[in-house]
Amino acid sequence: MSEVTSRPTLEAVAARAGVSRATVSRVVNGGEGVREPLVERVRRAVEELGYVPNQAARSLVTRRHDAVAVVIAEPETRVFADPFFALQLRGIGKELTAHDSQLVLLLTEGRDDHVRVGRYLAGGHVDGALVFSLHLDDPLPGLIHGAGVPTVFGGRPGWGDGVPDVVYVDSDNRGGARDAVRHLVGLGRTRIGHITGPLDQTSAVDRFQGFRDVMVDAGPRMVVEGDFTPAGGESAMRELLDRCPDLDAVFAANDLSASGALRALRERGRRVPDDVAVVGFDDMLPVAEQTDPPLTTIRQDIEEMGRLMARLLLGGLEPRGAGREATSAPSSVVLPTTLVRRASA
Amino acid sequence: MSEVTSRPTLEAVAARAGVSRATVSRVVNGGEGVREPLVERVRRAVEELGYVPNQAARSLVTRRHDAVAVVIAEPETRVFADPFFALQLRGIGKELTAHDSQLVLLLTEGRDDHVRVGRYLAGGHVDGALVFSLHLDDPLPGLIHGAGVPTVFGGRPGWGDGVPDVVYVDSDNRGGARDAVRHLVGLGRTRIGHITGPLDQTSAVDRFQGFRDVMVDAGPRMVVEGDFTPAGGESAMRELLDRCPDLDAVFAANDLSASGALRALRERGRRVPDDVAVVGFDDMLPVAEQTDPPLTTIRQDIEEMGRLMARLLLGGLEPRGAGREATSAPSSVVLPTTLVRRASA
DNA sequence: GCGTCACTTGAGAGCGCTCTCTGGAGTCTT
DNA sequence: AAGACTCCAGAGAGCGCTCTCAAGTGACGC
Repeated sequence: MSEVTSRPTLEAVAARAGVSRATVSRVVNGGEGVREPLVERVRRAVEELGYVPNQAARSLVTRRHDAVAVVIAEPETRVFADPFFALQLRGIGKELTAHDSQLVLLLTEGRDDHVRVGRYLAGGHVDGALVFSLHLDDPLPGLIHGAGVPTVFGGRPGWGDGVPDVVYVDSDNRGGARDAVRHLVGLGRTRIGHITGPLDQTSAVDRFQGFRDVMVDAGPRMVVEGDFTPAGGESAMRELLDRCPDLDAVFAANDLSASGALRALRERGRRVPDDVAVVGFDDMLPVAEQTDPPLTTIRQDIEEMGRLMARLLLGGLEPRGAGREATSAPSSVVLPTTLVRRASA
Repeated sequence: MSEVTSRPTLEAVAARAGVSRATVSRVVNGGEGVREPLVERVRRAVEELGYVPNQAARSLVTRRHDAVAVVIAEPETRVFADPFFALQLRGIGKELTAHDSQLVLLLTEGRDDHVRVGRYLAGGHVDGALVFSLHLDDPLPGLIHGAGVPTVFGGRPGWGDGVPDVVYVDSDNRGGARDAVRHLVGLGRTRIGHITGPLDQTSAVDRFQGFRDVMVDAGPRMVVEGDFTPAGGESAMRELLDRCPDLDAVFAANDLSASGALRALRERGRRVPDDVAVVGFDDMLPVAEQTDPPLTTIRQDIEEMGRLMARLLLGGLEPRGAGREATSAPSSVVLPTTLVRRASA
């Protein structure tokens, strides 16, 4: 039974330092209310034994886990083909680390996974959840919201616009889109088309909305639904050119479809930006910088979004830092976007 | 004190089913050795109460956590600009899910994080670790390996070639590079240059090695060190052209640098593939398919790498499925690569 | 018909930790 | 200098679960 070297326990540290378990616990958790010489002795014992608290035992009594679930509900591989989540995870990771919390990643695809994730969250294994779901009809966010776990959403969830306690962090998709289109207008363009994203995603809907805000009387002829992919952008662009050969600008809902649009324009002999100006969205670097010409686009601070999500969640979690103002329920945040001007418009 | 509805415990289920805690526990953990009618009664009670086992309590006694840490040690943002990790995570996630394990993501940058991660792993919060580290001089893998946690590495770690119990999963970088260069040779090219990756990464070293395997007498003139970025590829390409103006092919160590190389070639008026054929590595889709011309490259099955890493780790973990052959220590796996032919070579 | 044995079930200890409660010093007040 | 008070440290009760061990129940063989 004497396995490998088993981990030292609080008991062991206490024995070595010649104090009680309770005292060691106090020191390990901040050392409040323990006199200096003892603190020192305990610290040394911890050091010498290489003591690390057993999180399981701790959670058992505190009911806190210092862990947050990140749920990425994405049936499509597409999303994994862009650095979006990686950046967001990085932001989340940084913030959680700063709060000594762990990041439990739950990747889902398909219905079965919903059940699994629902169980997991409802099982109280984590202190809260950060949920990414891009589709309007995704049942997952609702499920999670119903599970009673503190949650912050990444991107505006399609439902729950009215639901009071839904908290999310999103880019200003609508405002960014307006900026993009206004930029084209400022360039003197008047026949401006729009390649949307899949309209079952709020980001695509919001960007479309922004387009409309500026182009109030653009007819439906000037809008083609794309799917956020280069191929989709390419065929959408062809369609737009067929419908409106004298089109002089295009706002594509993301960089990937913009890159496809560029290809279609080249194929049809249109010069960019001379004949047709193009603006994308995302500022997805490996794409936006590599296209020919490089893409003018709308940048969003993705890492910051992640960081903010974590901050919101953790902030809402701790009534520990009590005495503060009545920690009002956190509310959603919409981050600003900026236009990045390159050669395409 | 009567908080919200507190979670039902084993005790509660036992009471409701009219059996002992032990019996409920047995049923919940598979139901071996419990008579059918009782199993049924317990199942119903679990269902009715919505009982979910408390993982913390369970871990406390079993010393298992059903959780695996994924450590991504990457100081550079570059890596986050490609879908590499996302895909690998996906593979890992799938495999872990199939084993009812959770994925705890640890993102590190800088020395401080090493300490933190080391503590965490040594703290026995997880059953094992999957570690990605691309740099030869990274101390982290050594630390982790020293921490005594079962570990599988993603990519061949730079040290420890001789260390017997280091297990890793890698692509056949060297073989893939050979294929790439042989393809160029097969095309009748003879003056073939190589843009390497940063040579402090094993993948770059191995690819370079593969290049040399085929071009045994290529002089050092034909090799320029790049850094896996488009900009690096671009300047490396210029350098190559300066040194060897009649060069007729280039093998770039990854797609990103290949895309930079294409740009330099275009700028110098070389036609691809007519004047200079180009092969990349990675088959990073948003890049490889978008370049002009689309890139011939070496594909690796990244998701499969992830899946395999998880499988190796979990396989080495469970002596539960005892009675099997003496679960020999898992050994490293090198996955094959394939040449994807597009227009650039 | 009685001992033996396989098979179920329950009782209870204990995983490592936190946290309340209590007692013992020391400090301050008057 | 005595009582009131503050502060610090230890004792001990669990948190919810697993798992060993003992007890109970029949089935079976001789």
